[in-house]
Amino acid sequence: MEGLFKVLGDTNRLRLIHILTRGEFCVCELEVLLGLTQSNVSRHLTRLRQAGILEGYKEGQWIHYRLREGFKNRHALLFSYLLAEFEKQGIFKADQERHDRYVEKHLSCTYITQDRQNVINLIER
Amino acid sequence: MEGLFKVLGDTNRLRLIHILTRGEFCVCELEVLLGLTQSNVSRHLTRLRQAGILEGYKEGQWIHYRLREGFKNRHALLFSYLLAEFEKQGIFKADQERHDRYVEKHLSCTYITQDRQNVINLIER
DNA sequence: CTAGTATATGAATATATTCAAATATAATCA
DNA sequence: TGATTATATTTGAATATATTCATATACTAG
Repeated sequence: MEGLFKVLGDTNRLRLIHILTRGEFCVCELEVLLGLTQSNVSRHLTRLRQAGILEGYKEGQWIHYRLREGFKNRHALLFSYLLAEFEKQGIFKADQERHDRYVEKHLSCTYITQDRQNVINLIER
Repeated sequence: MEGLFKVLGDTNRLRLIHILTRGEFCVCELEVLLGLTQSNVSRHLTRLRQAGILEGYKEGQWIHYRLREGFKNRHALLFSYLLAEFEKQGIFKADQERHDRYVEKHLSCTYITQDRQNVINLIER
């Protein structure tokens, strides 16, 4: 319990969870969507995975991360609380909008590889 | 949100919240019930108060702490989650039993003042 | 007023957490 | 195979956190 709350006690990890409520993503997408360095995203993902919140599966050279159903079920009340707070709190709005533009413009890992800076420009308002 | 989870990410603070779901207590009672030092309890209470989880009111030389209704209402889902976890997780059981004996034997702040060691013996199994 | 009690706080210490930069590993492509 | 890409891990410096001891403050009882 202490451990779980410690993991949740970091804004970047909450932002990752929030984005992952919208689908599954590979690390390079999360870097771009949240504007964090690769090593930072990777380390937070590792902590979230160790806490049983996320899981990842490999597809070629990419690793896709998603929320674990087991976590949502085991901690259903907590998860509902998180969803409600994500809506209420402005901190998560900007990420949501960046993700909306990412989807709208049909961007993908491949685009990020080809021209990361352009993807970043496209998803910023 | 990060801040709230940070506050919840400590076993002793969770133990304090748990005990305070059973009523209101002054600092010296919390020391004895949880087996923590006075200064340690005081510091955790301060953090919990600053986070809006607890409130205290003075009665003579004692300060009584209790959970804030405002917190329970604003974070109802989270609070329900906490209550359910307190039941599930053995960590809180021992505190609960100590508190049961404390009530059963009609102990109080006054007894703690008069003979703290005896109260500690009486509530240990 | 004085002695004693309840609680809070300052200072010191031990431990944990953060981030970024560098490096390592594994997969793909040419 | 060698070069490139995606992700993970290590390292080290900076910061944060929990705990304790000693002391300060505020209250009470006598």
